[in-house]
Amino acid sequence: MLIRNLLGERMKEKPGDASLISHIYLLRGGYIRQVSNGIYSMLLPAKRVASKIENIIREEMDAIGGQEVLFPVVLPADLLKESGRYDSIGSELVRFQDRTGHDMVLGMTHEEAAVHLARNEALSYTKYPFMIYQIQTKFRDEPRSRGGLIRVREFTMKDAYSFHTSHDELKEYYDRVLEAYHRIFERVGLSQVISVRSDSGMMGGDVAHEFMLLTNAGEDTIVLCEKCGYKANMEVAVSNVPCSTDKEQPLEEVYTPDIKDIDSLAAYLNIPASKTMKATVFSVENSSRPLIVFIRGDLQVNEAKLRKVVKSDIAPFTAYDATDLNFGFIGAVGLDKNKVDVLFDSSLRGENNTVCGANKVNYHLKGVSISRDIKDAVFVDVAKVNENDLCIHCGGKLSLRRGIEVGNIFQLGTKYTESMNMTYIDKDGERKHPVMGCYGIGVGRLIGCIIEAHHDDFGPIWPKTVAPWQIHICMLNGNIEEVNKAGQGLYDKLGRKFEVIFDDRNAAAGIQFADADLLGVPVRIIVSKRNVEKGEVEIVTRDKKTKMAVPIDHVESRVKELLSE
RNA sequence: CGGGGUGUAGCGCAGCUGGUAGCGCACGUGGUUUGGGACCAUGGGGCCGGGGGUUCAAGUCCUCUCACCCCGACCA
Repeated sequence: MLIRNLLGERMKEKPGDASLISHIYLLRGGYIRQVSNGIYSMLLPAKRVASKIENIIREEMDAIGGQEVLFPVVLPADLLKESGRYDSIGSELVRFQDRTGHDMVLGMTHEEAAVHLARNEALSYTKYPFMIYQIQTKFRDEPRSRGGLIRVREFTMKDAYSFHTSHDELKEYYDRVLEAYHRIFERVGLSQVISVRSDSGMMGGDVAHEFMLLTNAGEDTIVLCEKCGYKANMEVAVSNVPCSTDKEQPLEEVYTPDIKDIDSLAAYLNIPASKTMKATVFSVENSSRPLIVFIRGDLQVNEAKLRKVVKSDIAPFTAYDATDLNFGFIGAVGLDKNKVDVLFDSSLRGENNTVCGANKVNYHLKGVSISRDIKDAVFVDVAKVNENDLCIHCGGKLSLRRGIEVGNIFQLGTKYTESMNMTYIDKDGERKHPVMGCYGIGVGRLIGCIIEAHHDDFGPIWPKTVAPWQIHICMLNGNIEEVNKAGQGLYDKLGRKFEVIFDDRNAAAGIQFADADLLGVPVRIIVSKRNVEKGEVEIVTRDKKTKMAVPIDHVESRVKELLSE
């Protein structure tokens, strides 16, 4: 490839609407151009990186017995109605009608298509287990896309679906996929990706892992225990909060004028926030009664966990006029259970001598003991984990880190095979529902993540396995005949064995080098007057760790060495 | 969906209390240069996001709208 013909102008200045480093370099390097919010065109360099990533994924999927298939982008709504997701998924699912008025959707994930295909092809246990996968465009109308390729609406994803005749077999295969995923991330240069337990969200199912790249550019919060290795997404993370050892005290109503939040309450009574009880009020979908969650004053409610507990959607309560609750003074003692639902976070279990609202404006209750004063308390774990909380497995201190999700795997069970009535005839002649797993990796997001993990002040430093080209030839002084001959000669020769991009423009060295840095190709060969005069060229690596003068005749073998290191 | 911000040349920006739209980079041409974004000369490029209004006159003021970015809600 000649740079002079390469479409995608490299830019000196940072584009105004990019803030993530990967986004900036993808734009400045001429990799991508935005078409709409969360929708991008890819130019050749990005397309080449994407293809390399896809090929690595393909090899690893094939190595664990995957069969590559291709599902359609457009699916009939009927298919999603079978599984129930046509109604359960929100507005991120693009719905439309075709010419004849049939409801259609754009595929955002392909469980239904996979079951639709497999249920007519895998009628006997003898076909099992099997895994089918595709590398395909997905569309999700994200409420908030951002960060270049990190979070988009249209993207390429590898999604895989495995089918099994038992849960044990699924678990075994799930572990194989987990290992294959770690190999994939290692091969694309992201060996630091970790797998964490995660919420199965809209996918349903029990066990799920996310693969996270830890980086400040991340949008998820990960809880880690340095001591025992416990790691989980914030959405499901648990921690130990030690209960206080206070003795029981008599109940006492105290006057707390205009004290409506925990901080001022703690300050007013001169007690730590952990010795108070916070009332957090939610409205629950399909329920007319407010849900009050009591939690220790220094903790926060994790809405994702709460959502799981109540098994429906929840939102902070805002219909203040529709209730006679005394906001700011809501307490656990004496609430009318016919008007509200009440839950207690497990942080309050066994708590003595704490303070909560008195359900009366300007009054709180002191000396509350949960076991004594509150009958039939229902305890659930809905607290957000905080930095330095204690690990529930080993007692070590937990830390919080930001991460980007680059892949995920789920043990789905029979959610889809039952709802979509997929069966096979087992050995014993019985008709049974297969057990299913599904496994995803975002290709475009990986491109962004690789840059987040591998760059310097000048541009991306692509790992050799995914670099858009292997060799970048900069020809300075190309107007001099001998130099031009040497440059062209190398390009022709190396081009037979390697992927080479050649800068034969009559551009200043600074321009050529800056462009080369932005393209991030691992091995750079500089052909110039002062080298060629000595019968040499200079070879440098993009990471700037290697720099050497090499006789022109030896270039090929040196390059080969560098690329195989 | 809430909060904040920005829309002027391909990119980055300036344009004040209204008076014929500018700068840098990039691009074309000619020349001088040539190891980290060179220099001289010259040229092309604009529905000032869009509609409506105020005014003799609107990039500028008012109003509605659209798009994009960031934060939050949400989210394989």
